[in-house]
Amino acid sequence: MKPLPTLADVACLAQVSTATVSRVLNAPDRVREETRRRVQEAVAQLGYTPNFGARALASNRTRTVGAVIPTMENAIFARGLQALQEELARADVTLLVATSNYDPAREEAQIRTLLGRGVEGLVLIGEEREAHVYDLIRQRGIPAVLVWTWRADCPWPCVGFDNRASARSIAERALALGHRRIAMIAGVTAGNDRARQRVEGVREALEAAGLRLDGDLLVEAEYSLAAGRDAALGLLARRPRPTALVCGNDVLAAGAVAAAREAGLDVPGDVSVSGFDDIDLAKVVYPPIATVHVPHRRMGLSAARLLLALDAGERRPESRRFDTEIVEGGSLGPAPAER
Amino acid sequence: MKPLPTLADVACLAQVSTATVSRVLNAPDRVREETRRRVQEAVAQLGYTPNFGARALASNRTRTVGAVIPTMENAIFARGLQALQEELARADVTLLVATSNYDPAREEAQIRTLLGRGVEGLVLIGEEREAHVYDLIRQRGIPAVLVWTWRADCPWPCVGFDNRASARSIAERALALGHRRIAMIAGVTAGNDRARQRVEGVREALEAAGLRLDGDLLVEAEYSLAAGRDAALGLLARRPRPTALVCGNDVLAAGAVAAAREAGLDVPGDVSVSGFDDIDLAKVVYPPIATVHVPHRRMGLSAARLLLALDAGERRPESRRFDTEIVEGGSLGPAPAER
DNA sequence: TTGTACGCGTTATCAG
DNA sequence: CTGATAACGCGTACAA
Repeated sequence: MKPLPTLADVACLAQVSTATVSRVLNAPDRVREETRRRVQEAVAQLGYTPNFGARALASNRTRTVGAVIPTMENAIFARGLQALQEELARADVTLLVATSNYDPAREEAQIRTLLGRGVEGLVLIGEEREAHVYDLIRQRGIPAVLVWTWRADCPWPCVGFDNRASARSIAERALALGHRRIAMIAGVTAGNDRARQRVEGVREALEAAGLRLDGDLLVEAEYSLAAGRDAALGLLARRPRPTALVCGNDVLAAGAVAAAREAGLDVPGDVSVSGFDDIDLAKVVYPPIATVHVPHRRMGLSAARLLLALDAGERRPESRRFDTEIVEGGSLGPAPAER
Repeated sequence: MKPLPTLADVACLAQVSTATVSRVLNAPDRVREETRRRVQEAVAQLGYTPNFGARALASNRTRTVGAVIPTMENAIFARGLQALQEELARADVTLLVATSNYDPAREEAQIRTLLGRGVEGLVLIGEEREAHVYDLIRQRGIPAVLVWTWRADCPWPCVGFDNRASARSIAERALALGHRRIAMIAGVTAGNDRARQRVEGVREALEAAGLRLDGDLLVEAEYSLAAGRDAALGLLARRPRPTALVCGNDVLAAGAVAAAREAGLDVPGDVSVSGFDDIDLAKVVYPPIATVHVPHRRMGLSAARLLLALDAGERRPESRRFDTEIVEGGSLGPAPAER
């Protein structure tokens, strides 16, 4: 393990001081052209890469932001993350990604790690977390943006949408199609405000129509095809059978469609299914899943811009609320006639 | 932006020297219990988090490894990455993830960035990259593991499988089912050895059966449903029409199934489709896609273990070759009878 | 068991 | 335009 070349090595080879090498790297204009070229040559020859830690220590800046997402295992957060990263990279900022596995304690630990690494901004999913975590961030004085959620009087800047309203609207769509026995397969709501708000939205819509979303017709399932399938099989065995399964996300919906097929039921002839998130999966399943389109990439982009604006000293940049829209799909059709 | 608490602040509050605080953090046993408690209290009270850069600078260790993957936008690498991360976390090692967008230059830049951040190990996808990139890594003296690929005399440790052999075997399956007009939708092969090897594997199988995979029946498509669909529409318009579309990955295959449906063709009655990678998508499409199962999580786990072993000083840990297996699926059926 | 003091690689200040 | 040199926060001999 031979020692890496340092600024001093480069300086030595190029016959200049370390200060000059540093300038060539950080403010090339302030160095005479010939000197600059000599230094750049030395850099290339030695394969020199600046030591990030030392640089951070000396300059007290890292040009790094961190994001903590629940999981990388599904495409849900990937698109937005990619957009976030691209936009940050444009401003020469590095994104550090950490995962929490939907575990609040793990999320906190990851936030601590990121803070220790000197991130100058944080992107977090959703709003629900313990007060002391927010205290920690506030104490560090670094900006944080909450994505995938939006609430009028949220004390932190949000870049997201109203999960409750969006869920309500797709449930209303099912009602408008004549469905009355509507069940819901929700994501796990513990520690997950988005999942809970979606349940609330669906419940609101049903109650406005004089229906109830009671325990029997509401099940939670973890984020996987298999869990969605199992939950759907359970619900489809109820009598009277629900005519529509409103799902908390597209993965659960895809599992539900598979379950219906397994049970010998036609979608949407016998039972309708709806999803949420509009990931690629929704278009591939047959019939295509009716879902709620969420502006993944625009959220990522917007979060990046907001963070960069905050970094540039802007005082109170606005939260950004996006609209969602229902994506029609063959999986959601009229309720079957009573027999 | 108030300054973060430092070791010195903690030491001051706890009435000890900075050395003692450092010891409490790194070797608690070497400190008297009462002192330790006082220090820990001070740490908690100040919300102190060690400065990562300074620590790295002083100790010359980071307990960090980096991975560069083509993209996070699809689930392909996510599962393996998650496993990699989990296993590394178990050893208290942090994983830094960067993306290259399938661009060799960008991959090199990301590798440089990671090296600058002091990663003590590298996980890279595939084997194909310019020699000077390997020189760079070798010069740094840090271990690197190549995943998603395997070759007998690869100079770097690999954790993967033989893409060519696996592709050959699924093509042979199509041949065994009587297909003779077989077309392939490959991933983009430029700079992507996995994609190229899969093409080679299919070509081998066809040639062994006296068939050819010529320009007309081989198209490349970028990694997306839409690209797979478009490519398939083009191939299905050929006369005589291919009876089987062998695809370089499941996303392309899903696009191909959608294209067939659009063209009014039955899968597998009129045309068979096969995929590669066995991501969740393959099971959700109807009919389910016959594909090649790749041990995503086991590769991630294995890469982590290999890296940790190398870090622990093991000299030449073995490459690890995994077997793949064909996953049956309704999308691949007997060739239609000649009319 | 604890403290002192130096060095890690870089940036930034201040002279030249 | 360039060069000395003092921080930056932490780990670690070495000394007490």
